[in-house]
Amino acid sequence: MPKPPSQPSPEQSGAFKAFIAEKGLRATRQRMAVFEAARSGQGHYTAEDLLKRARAIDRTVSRATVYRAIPLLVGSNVIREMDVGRDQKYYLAEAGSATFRAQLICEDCDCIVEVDAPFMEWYGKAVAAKHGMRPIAQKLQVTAACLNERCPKRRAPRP
Amino acid sequence: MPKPPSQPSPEQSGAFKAFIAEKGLRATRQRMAVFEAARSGQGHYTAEDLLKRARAIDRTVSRATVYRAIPLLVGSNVIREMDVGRDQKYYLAEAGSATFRAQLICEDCDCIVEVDAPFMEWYGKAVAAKHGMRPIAQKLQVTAACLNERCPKRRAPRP
DNA sequence: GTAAGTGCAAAACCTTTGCACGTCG
DNA sequence: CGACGTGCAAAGGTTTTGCACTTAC
Repeated sequence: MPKPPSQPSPEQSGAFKAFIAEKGLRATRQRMAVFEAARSGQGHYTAEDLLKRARAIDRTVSRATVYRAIPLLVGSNVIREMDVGRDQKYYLAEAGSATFRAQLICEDCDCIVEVDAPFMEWYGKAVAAKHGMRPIAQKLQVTAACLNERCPKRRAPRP
Repeated sequence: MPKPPSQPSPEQSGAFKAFIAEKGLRATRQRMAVFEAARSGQGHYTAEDLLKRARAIDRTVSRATVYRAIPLLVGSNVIREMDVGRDQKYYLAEAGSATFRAQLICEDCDCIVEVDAPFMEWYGKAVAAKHGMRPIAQKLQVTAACLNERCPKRRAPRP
């Protein structure tokens, strides 16, 4: 059992509160509901998923509030934002994990697998430096097709 | 002078015609105008840019036709589609160039630099294989900030 | 002649934003 | 009290689509 079911984790919650307080912002009920939904989310989820889960904690959370909270959650490293070229963005609870990961994106089902890719740090630095720039972020994505039934979370066979 | 100004290139045009004929499609005036605008485009351009350039060749080209032509141009390797996480997608004339390139994306101006990254082929294969998948495409992007005045195509200083 | 292609405008879609009303400190 | 935050609904902006008319072959 690699992961115990999400527990209150007052520690992370405190860190988030500190983050927003430091910016002169407020720890409102709705904001904390979105935070809790975000940090306890499993796998890759969308803004809409996040809204649904936040509403399960606090009915009054609106879509606008979710979208307004996302930059705070990203900025405080509670979640990571993931644009894999689909319509919607995906989000992933940061379990304090490394930042240098690639995504293996299945074209058949909608699963995304995170893969460690530590060399990206070096690569980003090298490429940016060569052009007189400072690296901010790097993204490596491999799109792939399931080979019959072997996709980890296969959901729908190709039409 | 690394590149002569775009010439008719009946060769590539022929290849494109063959591609669409093979699919039972037709080489209409508008479609060929979009093709010509696409293959002769410099650098990274948007669908809107493409529309503008195609209209310069044939006034009657509509936005819908451009969007409907793009998948054909991508499918026939005339252009490459580039999603760098901004609102719009970018396109790049494929000068028969290698497929394995990374993008260095400047956050200050809107320039994108293509960088060879041949190892992506190997990496994609290895990662996909490890998960029992077949690689289809790989994408590596480095977001970076200009270090004062040194961005290759710097356009607007940070506000 | 007929199936494919086109322009137009409306639709779709996620995300952002303006505004008047809450509410946290 | 006075910002900051919220919900609602409308706006935003790119890309897609339905429809009736054209056109390539």
